[in-house]
Amino acid sequence: MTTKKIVLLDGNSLAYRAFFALPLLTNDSGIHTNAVYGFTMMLQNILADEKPTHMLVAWDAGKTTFRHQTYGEYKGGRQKTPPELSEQFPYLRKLLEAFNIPQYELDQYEADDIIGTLSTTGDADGSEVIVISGDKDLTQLASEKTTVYITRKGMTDIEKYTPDHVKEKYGIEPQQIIDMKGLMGDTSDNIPGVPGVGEKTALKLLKEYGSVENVYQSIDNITAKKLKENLTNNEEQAYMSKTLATIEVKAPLTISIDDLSYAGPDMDKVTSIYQELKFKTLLEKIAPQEAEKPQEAIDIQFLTEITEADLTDEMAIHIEMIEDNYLTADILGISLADEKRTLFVTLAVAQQSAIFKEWLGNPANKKYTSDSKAAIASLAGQGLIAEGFEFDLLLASYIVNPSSTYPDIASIAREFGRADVQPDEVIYGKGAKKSVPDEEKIAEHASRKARVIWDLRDVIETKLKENDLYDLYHELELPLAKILCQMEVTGVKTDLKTLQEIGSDLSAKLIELEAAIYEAAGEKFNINSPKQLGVILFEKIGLTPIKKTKTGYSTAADVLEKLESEHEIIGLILTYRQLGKLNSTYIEGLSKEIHEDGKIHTRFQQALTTTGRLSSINPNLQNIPVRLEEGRKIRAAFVPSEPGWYLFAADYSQIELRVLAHISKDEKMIEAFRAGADIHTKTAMDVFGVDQDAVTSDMRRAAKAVNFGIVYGISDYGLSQSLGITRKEAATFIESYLNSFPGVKAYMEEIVADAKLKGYVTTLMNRRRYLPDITSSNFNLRGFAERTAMNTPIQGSAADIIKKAMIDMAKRLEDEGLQTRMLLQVHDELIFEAPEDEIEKLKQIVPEVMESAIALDVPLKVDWAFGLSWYETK
DNA sequence: CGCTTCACG
DNA sequence: ACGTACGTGAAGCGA
Repeated sequence: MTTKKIVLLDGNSLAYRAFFALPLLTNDSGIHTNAVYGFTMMLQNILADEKPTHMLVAWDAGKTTFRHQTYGEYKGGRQKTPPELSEQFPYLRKLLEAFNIPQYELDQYEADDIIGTLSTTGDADGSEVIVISGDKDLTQLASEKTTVYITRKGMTDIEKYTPDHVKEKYGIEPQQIIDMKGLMGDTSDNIPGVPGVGEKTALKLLKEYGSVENVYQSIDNITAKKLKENLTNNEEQAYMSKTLATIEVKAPLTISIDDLSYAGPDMDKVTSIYQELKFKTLLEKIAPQEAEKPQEAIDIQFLTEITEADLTDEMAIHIEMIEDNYLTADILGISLADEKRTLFVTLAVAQQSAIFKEWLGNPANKKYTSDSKAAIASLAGQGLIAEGFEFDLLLASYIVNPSSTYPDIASIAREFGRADVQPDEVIYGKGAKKSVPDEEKIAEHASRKARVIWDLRDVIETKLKENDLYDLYHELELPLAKILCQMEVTGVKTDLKTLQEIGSDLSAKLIELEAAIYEAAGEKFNINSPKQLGVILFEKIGLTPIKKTKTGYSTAADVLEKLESEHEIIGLILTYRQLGKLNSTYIEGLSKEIHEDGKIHTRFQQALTTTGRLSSINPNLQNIPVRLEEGRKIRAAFVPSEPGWYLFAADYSQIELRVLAHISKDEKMIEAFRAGADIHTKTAMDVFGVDQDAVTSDMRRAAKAVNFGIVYGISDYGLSQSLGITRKEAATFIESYLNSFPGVKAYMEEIVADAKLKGYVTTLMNRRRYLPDITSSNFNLRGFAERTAMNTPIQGSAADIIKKAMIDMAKRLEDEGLQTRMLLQVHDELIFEAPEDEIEKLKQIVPEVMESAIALDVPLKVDWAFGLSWYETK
């Protein structure tokens, strides 16, 4: 038996969604393509996942519909379709024709009504129906046989509304969606609803009375005075709103389900449209080999012996590895390129060549590479010393735009217009299929990389100079790469025994807690599964769910803390989670990362964060516990690598607020830092208008939270969450803060305005971050971009400063001839290991160097400590 | 492989 | 009305 599978798409809604979800892409010919692209991506996924037998894209027809006879203002006040979107509709229609997907529109009806009519018919026939839209109104069509897919951000992300899911999400049946709209209205369609009734009230009323009609029949039972008044005065409007929101399921269609049969696309036509629109990734999906024009052959010299003539004082060099952890990966070969030649040598040939080793170690020979840190570290692992890296493609492209992250050289090259390097995944495969190909293939791949590095250097350096970014790149990031390399290669000695002792202690406690939790719950379950835990807490025990996630009840710590007094199990779970985290991530996780030399070698990602910070991976040594004592003990396992040595830690005090004081030029804040005041206490004095002696610990705590909020780009909601107060109270706090610090207030306003004007913000050292969403009409995106505009200059400048300090520090250690080694950077602190007899010197030079990394309008302050383990440096 | 949770600054 | 604090990485679950 064959059942039909009918997919019905809401064309206009999906095009709008795609348009606003994706950045305004233009192809080479200047045509905007984002809506077509997003629509197509979604379509491809649906075709692949659902394999429909019948399909239709329904469009809205013209301006007026039968709903306008009911209410002239229906969809009134809507902004005109942006021209950048309008111009994309013809392409969408053409594309759908190429896919052989039927399209339909009907005068006086909206796409919803076409879909509603067909889904109802299909449903009655026993067919499986999928409705796809960006508009949640369509969830009213959900039924046993009909599922409604609503796209979420990014288009390919989809939320599936079955009747159960509607019920779970809203607590009502799909048919009641129209009652909900009747009561709350819909601003986007200009449906009025009942004033003063929003989603919450509407749902409450419906849970009690079931429908708009029943609400009015029982109107006398409603006690809330204002609500009753609003309902009574707007009865007609409520009924009308419900009618407007109701999708017509008996539209006079001139097509039937049989007209929708779908047999697959006309690939030739699809390909030609993709080519016209320059959809490269989509083209590759269809025909990987045809996607690109055949690659031009590259002439490679495969050297078995290196002569002086092969090497010059200016060359691109690339170290090819299949694994991304260059600290442990094997080197598959080395490629070199200059203006004329492209060379490839195996590791063995390189290692045996005195000529090559001399060339490599001589800094006068300028080397251009991608990821100099990886190059230096991997070569050092093979006993090859490399000096003189003058260009780093990875860092340069990151500085041009830190928001674009690249998985490999191919994608960087592509960004700058070069398509002649294949992605690593294509050469090596991925997942289980990943393997080393024959040497010829490696040689070609590596050589193409060296070639593109050579060719792009000039292009990218020019771009850096144009944007005033060259200094940041060349004087800060490039020298830092070498220092980070040294830190990674040095590693941190980690005492496995200490970890194991803490681990067995934790394990014992976890077993006890586990038993106590099962006892309290009355059954065994997986405590680590939020899903199972949610069932136990909120269904079996019957606690009140405070927050929901996409997938169910939230069981996050802040939620559980609010329930702690309700049931003994909560406290046990919180402790279990805390200790479980320590055990799995830190004890077990870190133990696995200890190398044969007894050390952990993290890698610092220098071209990743959007703000300019570093990140640490494999393992992450920037998030070792410190806030709670149980976790802090983990730090006892990190020790000096030589007998008689110490760990020495130094951190910037309040660096972000000092940066804020400087860039905002707020006089009060500058004054406070110059006077050496406790900034949170000072903030409390100003915000609450009291003397220092009258500042209570609660006031200081609140002031501290506001200071954090300010740094993050404050919102009343965020502050209310962190302080556990109402939004209104939070808003009052913020207002009195900004009145106390007018310079800060002005800065926040100016930076957002400036970002809107220029499209980006910068840090003290000119690091740039582009914020395309800052002019978005989407409230969320814009709000996020605005907060980012406020935060990035602060977080990013602090990152600039500590990077500069690291460079100065490395130089100082060298100049002073000290043995001290820099080991770690944790955003505002530096960790060193040092022989005992250098500690006195460090006490003096570390704060001196760090504090003078940059001159601000306020002093920088550094605190330090030393001890026999990281735990003791407090 | 996405989601949730939680560790850090 | 909208639904958020900024920046990260790792582990475990469950489709």
